[in-house]
Amino acid sequence: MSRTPTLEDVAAAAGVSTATVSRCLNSPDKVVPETRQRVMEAVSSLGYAPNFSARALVAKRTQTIGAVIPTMENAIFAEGVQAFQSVLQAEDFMLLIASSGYDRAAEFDAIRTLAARGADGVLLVGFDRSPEVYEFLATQSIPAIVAWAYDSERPVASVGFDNMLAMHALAAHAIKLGHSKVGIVSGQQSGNDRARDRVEGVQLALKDAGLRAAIVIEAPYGIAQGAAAFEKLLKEAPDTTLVLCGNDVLAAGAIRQALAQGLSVPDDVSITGFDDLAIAQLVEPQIATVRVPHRKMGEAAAAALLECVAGKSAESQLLPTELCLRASLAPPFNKG
Amino acid sequence: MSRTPTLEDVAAAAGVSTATVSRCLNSPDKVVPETRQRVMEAVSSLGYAPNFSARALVAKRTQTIGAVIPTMENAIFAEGVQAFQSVLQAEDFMLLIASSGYDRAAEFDAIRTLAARGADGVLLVGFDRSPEVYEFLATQSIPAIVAWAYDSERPVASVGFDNMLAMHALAAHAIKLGHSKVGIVSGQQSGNDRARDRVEGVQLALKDAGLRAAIVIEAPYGIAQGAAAFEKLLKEAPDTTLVLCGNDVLAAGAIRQALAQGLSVPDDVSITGFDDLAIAQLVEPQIATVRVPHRKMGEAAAAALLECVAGKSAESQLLPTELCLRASLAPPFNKG
DNA sequence: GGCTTCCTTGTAAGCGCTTACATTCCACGA
DNA sequence: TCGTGGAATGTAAGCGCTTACAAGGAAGCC
Repeated sequence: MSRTPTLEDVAAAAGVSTATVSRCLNSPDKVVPETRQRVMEAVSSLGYAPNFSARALVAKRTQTIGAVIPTMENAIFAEGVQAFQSVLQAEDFMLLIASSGYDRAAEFDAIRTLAARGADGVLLVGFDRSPEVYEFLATQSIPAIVAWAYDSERPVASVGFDNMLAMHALAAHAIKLGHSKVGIVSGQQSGNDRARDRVEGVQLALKDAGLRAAIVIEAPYGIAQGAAAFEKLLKEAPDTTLVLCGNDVLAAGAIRQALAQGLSVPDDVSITGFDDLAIAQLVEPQIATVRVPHRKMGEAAAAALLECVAGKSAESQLLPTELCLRASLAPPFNKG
Repeated sequence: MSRTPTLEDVAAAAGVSTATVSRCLNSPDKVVPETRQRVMEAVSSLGYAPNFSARALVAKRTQTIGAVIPTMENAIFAEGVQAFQSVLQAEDFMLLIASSGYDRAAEFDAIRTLAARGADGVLLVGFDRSPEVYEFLATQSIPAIVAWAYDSERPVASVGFDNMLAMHALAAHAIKLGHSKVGIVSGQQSGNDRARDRVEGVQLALKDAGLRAAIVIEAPYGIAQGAAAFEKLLKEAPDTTLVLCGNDVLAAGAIRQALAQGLSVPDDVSITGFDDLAIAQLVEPQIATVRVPHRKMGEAAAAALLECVAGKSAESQLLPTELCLRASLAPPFNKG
């Protein structure tokens, strides 16, 4: 008896047919209690566990959800995915993880793989991908949900926030404080609509106020990268009084670089972030930023996706963001 | 033609048998080039993708690896898992993620689930779990590998570092600087051998130096929790000159609390961390800590596990850690 | 008492794939 | 010319499970 027990072994041990065993496991109420008990005893005495592949093959459901994330090194994704996964686990689904590294082709590959593996649904980050991907998903009739972005117009349901509006609000507030020489340190925009939307939010706020567009420097995710981008920005436009960063990590780097250059934050230059990670309150000065409910978003995305998988239709859901005004942002002071 | 194409459809389209199609896909050299081409054309024109469940059912391999992680909210796991996953993805394996929330029963459940799903191997964090778990894995002949800890004596292969030794080194260094009133802010030790080993490393260093054991305060992972633990520690032992924290996040919290209490770091009290996360260099003063190669560890763990899955035996691997001496640690100054 | 009805259980047909084994076909040598 | 070996392909038997359908039996009704 070295091989793992099968349904048939259990059936034999309990003196019933395989159908009855299967019923005990899947819809216990269809089996009379005595029989059920006998079967369950056989199950546990044999240490039987159903073979998932076989079950998936016939049931055409894998109880598996796929997620394609740029990278979990980014804390916002790690947090969101954790929340997403917790909900899934509670509902007896498992999470199959793939990472795209912000690369669209890699993302499509990952999605294909997930589909071939019979994922019952997939979690995607942002909208920015070729239409083929959405067609592919539709063809395979795999429900998908987009998180970390929101757009009620899109055919695919999304759970997230409006990056453009959130950043617009932050920029508008800063402009009201008196800033007019504005720079942006953005995350890489290619294949990343979140980053683009944030930049656009700033530019729009500037336009609204009749100010000239901001210089944009792109930087990969990272503190050192934020610092380098800040340095470059100030070299190009030394009179900048406000640097809006695409996320808190870049902002932390920018602040460090500013201090290293002997600039005072916020007296010489104000610097803001996005996400409200823990570091926003750890660095000195604390980073003015936009709070995003990553955890709540992960949970909501999971709930919505499970709805879709269950055949119901899920609606897009806009989560609120919140301005966190902190010391790194103040009216322009030394310059003018 | 709404249902997804099967092997049989491809076979019909190409005018061959299903066996030939299967061979084209799995061992192309067993099929004559012309036939192969005809088959491949049929494959792509139909958009055929093999059904993974069916393949897994007969092949008894799922090309899937499971990982049970306490939580991805902790950056060290997020980073390590990301590296682990990248290697897997490159080798055409997928990662099935489960989280235990530091709970042993939950972890065992997750492992069972992973096993039922036919994971070809599993990644575990630390050694601290009931022997039954290891027996279970052995019974199911599922190779496992332990990461974030190292012990060459254990039957299960591990890839990681020696938490005890690493912390011992840091503590010994601090003691050499003159500290003798030592406190520890530890992560929760129950079911977490990494935390326990780190505490033990400190106590051992103190004992080696003939000093009395340190007070230990436990705290959940988090900045606020680190702050609270620090406050409690200083209330219990106000003459403490050195607080060794179980990780950088707790240390960041401790530093914040210390400053809030009007204490100077490191003049009044030295504070250290563990992991060398990015925040260690962001807070002021920068945190003296132990650098751990999380990324390298994730990669090495993946490589080792894939070896096991391929039937070879993997050896445990000890990764080096490195002391990062920074401003938060200095000789005791104000107190005696 | 016989018939209907409902409930419990069994029978067996696949799900889509891999692979051992059988078959076919061709080139070659005697 | 025919026999032979080997390469290419086909045939078909499952892998372990779910489920439509069939069968059997007890209970309720006239």
